[in-house]
Amino acid sequence: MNIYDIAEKAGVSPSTVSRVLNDRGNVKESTKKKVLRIIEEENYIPSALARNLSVGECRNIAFLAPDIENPFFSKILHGISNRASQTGYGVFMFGTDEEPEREHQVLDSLLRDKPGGLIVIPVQEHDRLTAEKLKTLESEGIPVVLVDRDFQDASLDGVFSEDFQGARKGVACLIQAGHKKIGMIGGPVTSRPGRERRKGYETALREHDIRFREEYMVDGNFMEETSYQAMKKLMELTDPPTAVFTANNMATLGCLKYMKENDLKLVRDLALVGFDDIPELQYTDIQLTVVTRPIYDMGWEAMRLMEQRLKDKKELGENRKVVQRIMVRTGLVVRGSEAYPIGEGGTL
Amino acid sequence: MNIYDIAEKAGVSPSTVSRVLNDRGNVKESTKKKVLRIIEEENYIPSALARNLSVGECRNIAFLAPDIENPFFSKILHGISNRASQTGYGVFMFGTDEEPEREHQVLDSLLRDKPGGLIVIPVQEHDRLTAEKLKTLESEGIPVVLVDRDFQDASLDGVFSEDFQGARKGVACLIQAGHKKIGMIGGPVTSRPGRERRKGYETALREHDIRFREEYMVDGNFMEETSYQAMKKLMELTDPPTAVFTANNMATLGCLKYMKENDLKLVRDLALVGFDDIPELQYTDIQLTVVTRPIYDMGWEAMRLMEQRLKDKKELGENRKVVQRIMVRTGLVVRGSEAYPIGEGGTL
DNA sequence: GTGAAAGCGCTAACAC
DNA sequence: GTGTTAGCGCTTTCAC
Repeated sequence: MNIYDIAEKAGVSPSTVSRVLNDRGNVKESTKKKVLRIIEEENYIPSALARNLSVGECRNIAFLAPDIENPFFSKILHGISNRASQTGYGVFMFGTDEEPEREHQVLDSLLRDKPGGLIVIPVQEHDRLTAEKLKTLESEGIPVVLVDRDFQDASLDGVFSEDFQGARKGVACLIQAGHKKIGMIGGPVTSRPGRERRKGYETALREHDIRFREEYMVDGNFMEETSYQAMKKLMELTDPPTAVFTANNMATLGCLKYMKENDLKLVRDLALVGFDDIPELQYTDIQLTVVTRPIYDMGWEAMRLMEQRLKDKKELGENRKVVQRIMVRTGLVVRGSEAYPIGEGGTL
Repeated sequence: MNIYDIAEKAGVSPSTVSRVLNDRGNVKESTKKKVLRIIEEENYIPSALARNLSVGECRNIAFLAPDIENPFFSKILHGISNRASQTGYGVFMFGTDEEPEREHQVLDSLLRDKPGGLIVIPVQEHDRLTAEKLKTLESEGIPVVLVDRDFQDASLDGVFSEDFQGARKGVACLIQAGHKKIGMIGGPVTSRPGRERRKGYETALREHDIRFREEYMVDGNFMEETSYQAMKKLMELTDPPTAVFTANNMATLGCLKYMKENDLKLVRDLALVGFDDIPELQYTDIQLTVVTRPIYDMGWEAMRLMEQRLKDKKELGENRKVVQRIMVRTGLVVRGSEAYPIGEGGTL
């Protein structure tokens, strides 16, 4: 069942059917009615595929994330997906499990599939192959929008959070609670969020005349296991910190794992403030003070940016003159885990 | 840059280029080399779109899930996505936020987009419109595979878990710990998992000569807030249970929320066994005994089933003679929360 | 072993 | 207002 069949049964030409379908051009009300009736009767559904090929644009965008199971990314996907379905886009999902090679593979497949656009959270900030492929995509007219993580000097549109301010707030909160020895389980310096959150940490210290101690800053690589190891390193120092600031949800979990295994009680033995909330914890003894941000909205905004670029491209051609970078604000939810340890010997 | 350009530069015909591209038919080694060289030089990438239109099949499958942010679904998506990317499929992601109308909308859009197949976790088991649309998809040659939740009498392929056995094991564990008054926060009876898990609960009771009490079975609808309310109902009974079995991860959270708010301590005041693990809790005071299942693998298997159906369709035509339903096993992880309350007055 | 040509299902100039 | 026609970029039969 195609547009010709419908045209024939309705006694009109395919172009008229097309006009009706797209609600474009002038069609007499009566013929429109008739065509619509036939379409209904025959249960005809036009092929999006053929339309895309013909019109040269496509209403799917691809979303590439490093870790599908991380709730942070699920929330972003949710935001993207909901906005997309409202505006009539489909979302192609790809995960790379944080492996650069898989990122390259996916990018290659996208070069073939030619989606309408790409929203991406790159595995690494510096990656020659990824850079090349992203550039190729853009040059093929496929807009690229970044979320959360930045990508080297490529001047790409993107949605980011105020990582610096967030971390600064989080650490300041610990300082105000009386802490002077504050460790940080950071993210990779090769990522924007990792870097900015470190800077926020350092700045907060400086602003309160607390000396930055090299050994208090360890890299958890945004992963649970690595952060667990980082935490171990931190707590085995001869003069361990009384508080820890974790750079993301996974780092927080790694930290909690270590504490659990070593019988360290929150507040009693160690204070903790994390970046990004972990909602499941709110019903437990781990009442975490956290830096929050509107994650769902980051996805939503990324999709909005994408639509805008798609629209601009259609209306103004390829001559994009501006790069849009959106920042979302961070907040602080204080639940008590920042308190100064009341201590009972042990590590303190 | 299209296949004609390449053909011209290579001094051959488009069909030869096509043959080279698809590694099909006989092409002289030397011309093949030449064509390949030009392709490389020109950085040519064939359009999957055009190919799909021409050949009438497509290597994307759609995945429709009711709640993108629920870790259960993320894990399934992860399994699907990883298998898909290995076998060269793309995954279209759609969420419905548990709203039947959105499910209908998505299904409509799929009818237009004609994906290669559909893997779906339906919102409701009985839904006339969804049933119709799924049937239409199948009749259009688009295979449908279910995951986790079943769909009325439609004889569709699917991957499910041994919900009955899982629940039975979970409840039996509570009974063995000494409980006789066991409540359940169940899922909707209109869903297979909801029904089966209830049956498992009832069976476990019967097998241990414990009378089933109507008031101990409340519906939490697989959602946190509803389960919270259900829990409230349960605990406000004049003779409240000493243990609760929750039908899914959200029900467990609702239950924990109530406990937190009402200062009920796990084990001390109430025992709890849940269906599906909540990994974040393992580093807290909530050491939950849970029924587990290989969720990632459920997604993986669903995709495998899908590929098989796609292959059968291609090789044998539409005459599918069997319906394949895969069951994954459930396990029990005992962590202590099933223990008989040592009590100190209060609710007990 | 290779090429010519029709066709997948739709859209968009252009003509009437 | 409506129809004719030539694509979109690929595959595939059928000749040669």
